Amino acid sequence: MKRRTTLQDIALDLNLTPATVSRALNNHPEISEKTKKIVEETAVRLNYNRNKIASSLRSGKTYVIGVLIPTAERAFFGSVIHGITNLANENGYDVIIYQSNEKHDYEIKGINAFISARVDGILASLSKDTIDCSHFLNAKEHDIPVVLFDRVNNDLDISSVTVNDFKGAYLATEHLIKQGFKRIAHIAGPQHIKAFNDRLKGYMRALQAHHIKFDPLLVYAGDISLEEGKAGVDYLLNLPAPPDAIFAVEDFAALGALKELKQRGLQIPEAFGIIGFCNDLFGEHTSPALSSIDQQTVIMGQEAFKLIHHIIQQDDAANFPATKVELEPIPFFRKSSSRAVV
Amino acid sequence: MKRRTTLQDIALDLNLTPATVSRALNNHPEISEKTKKIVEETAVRLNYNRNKIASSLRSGKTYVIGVLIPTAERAFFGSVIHGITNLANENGYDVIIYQSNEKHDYEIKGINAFISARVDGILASLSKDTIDCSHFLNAKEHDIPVVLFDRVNNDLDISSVTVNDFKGAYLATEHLIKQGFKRIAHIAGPQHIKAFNDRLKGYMRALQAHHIKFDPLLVYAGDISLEEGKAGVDYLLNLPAPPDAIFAVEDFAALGALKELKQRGLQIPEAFGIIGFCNDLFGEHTSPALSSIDQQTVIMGQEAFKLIHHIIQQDDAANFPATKVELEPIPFFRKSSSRAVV
DNA sequence: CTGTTAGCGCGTTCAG
DNA sequence: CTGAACGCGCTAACAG
Repeated sequence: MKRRTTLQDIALDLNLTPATVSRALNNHPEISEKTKKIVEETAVRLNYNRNKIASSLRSGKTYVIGVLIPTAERAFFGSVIHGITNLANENGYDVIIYQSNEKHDYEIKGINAFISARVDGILASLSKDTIDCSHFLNAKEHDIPVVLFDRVNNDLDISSVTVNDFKGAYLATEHLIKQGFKRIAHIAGPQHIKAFNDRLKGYMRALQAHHIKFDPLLVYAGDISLEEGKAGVDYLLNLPAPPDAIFAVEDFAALGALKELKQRGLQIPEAFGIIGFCNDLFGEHTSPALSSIDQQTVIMGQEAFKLIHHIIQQDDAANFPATKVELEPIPFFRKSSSRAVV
Repeated sequence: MKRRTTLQDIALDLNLTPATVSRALNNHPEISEKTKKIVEETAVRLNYNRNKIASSLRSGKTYVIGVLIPTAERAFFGSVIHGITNLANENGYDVIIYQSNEKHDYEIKGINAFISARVDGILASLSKDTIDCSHFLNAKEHDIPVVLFDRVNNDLDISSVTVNDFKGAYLATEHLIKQGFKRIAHIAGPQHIKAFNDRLKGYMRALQAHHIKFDPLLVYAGDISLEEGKAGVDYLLNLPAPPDAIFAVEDFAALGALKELKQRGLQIPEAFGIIGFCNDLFGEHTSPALSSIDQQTVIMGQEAFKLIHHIIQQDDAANFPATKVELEPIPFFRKSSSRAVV
């Protein structure tokens, strides 16, 4: 097939005009049922498929959402994409993916690619590298609304969908306290990322609420990786007064800590408690099973799409007042932190 | 900003024509360096960003690749997407994602969405539900080349990128034999999927090569899920002559089997060996660590993009002769199958 | 209910 | 080296 069939072809075949055929296929109310029927039949017969490009150029709407994530390799983002994409497709939107690979430069390139593609909206989760966020303002200038998810930035007046990180951290820490752990440490993430900062704050507040003095020595400035989890344990166990439990900022860090603790022969959870954050898939299958705080990833994706979809439908969508959606963190207390229960 | 700046705006600003500006920005050889420079400066000054939609409509090329996967929730596909997307973006292509959710109907919808979006090429992994593949021929009729990866179909004369599943299965089974296991079972996947069928064949061939009689009772017709792994163990251990090792078609099935075996108090690997396929991320962290066969997922994604990119550049790309790329399976023998080693 | 006209923004002729 | 003119395929506005 050399030339793809167009509205023109259908119109000629039926002695109609392209405009009428267009309206018929778009189920326009002012077209007779009879015409619609015959047009649809002919479209199928000629294997017609609407040229979305031409349609977008004319109408100014692409029905495309750009999704910018740090990396598709992390289960967390795969899961969010799953939520976004399914809902988007159901609503007639295509989803284009761009990865920042945790680099600020790539993030800018991604946003520019989205602007160039004239996406109707952008969903993004910031890279660890990102401090300056002016590229998102550039999207706004190009009239494209943005919704951030998970890794957000509060300086910007941009809509967002997050889990309540503060509360999640509070619940995790409180759980360790209630399980009888006495000196609870925290392996923290980069503090310029709001989510990670909130988790530190939640940890501190839980200690305070239970009249435990906060000891800054018990906070290890780590990152979301296996290695930093191990390094965190190494640091903490060498303290004059080492902890007997750890709340880690994220599951990979928690896993690293778990492995390191096991290797050092510490009994978990009898001698040492550990809980992570994210409820990554593997947590259920480690031994002992890793406690964690679930972030409702699929729902986060769905909510992000719902929000951007809502915003798109406003006039002057890019300047729609910032809306913050916050999801409940769901604790999964498994064996790694549970002395009482199994 | 109400109206986005166009070539026209730049042209007016510089007393040039849109044609010249277009050529300057596309680095056309017949444009003077001086003009190029001033045009580029003005483009930046006016915050110009090329309208890819208009460009695509005119040129007939979208620089978009459509990627169809069963679900982004599986680490395997997340990893492949990672490979595809990074390479695609580096080469100036956008990637649009569609999930079949393992349903034939959604797969068709996805292909139609891709045709409508006039993607330059399609990368796809078949849903478990898919037997009839005529929708891929439809893509061909619309002049869009297709490359399948991992879950392919040999009936169709379509290019593909896969791992050598036969060899991987052979290596896995042989490893169990060499570790001294005597009755080796197989938890199989749906046999209409070529990859899973090849794994069964590889398993059988390895037995044959080592003069072990194939016993059909030792093949459990399962699926790639935790539940089917457990069910497989349940079936196999109730046989009159139960096995002492399992090669599972995939890691989740292997994990299910592992859990069920542990729950029944069997010592792994001393009393029972187990190995999976896929080398999913969690395998390294179970206890005992799960042996598996790595499919080189990121490289698979990269190779898939390279292949489609190559094909796109041919004339009559859609009818380019089918090319099959096969990657080497890489064994990761961990504790779950290794009596000798730790 | 349907036809006519026009134009979205770009790239590609063909001239000069 | 640059300008003028056209058209990719579709839809919106205005007629009738």
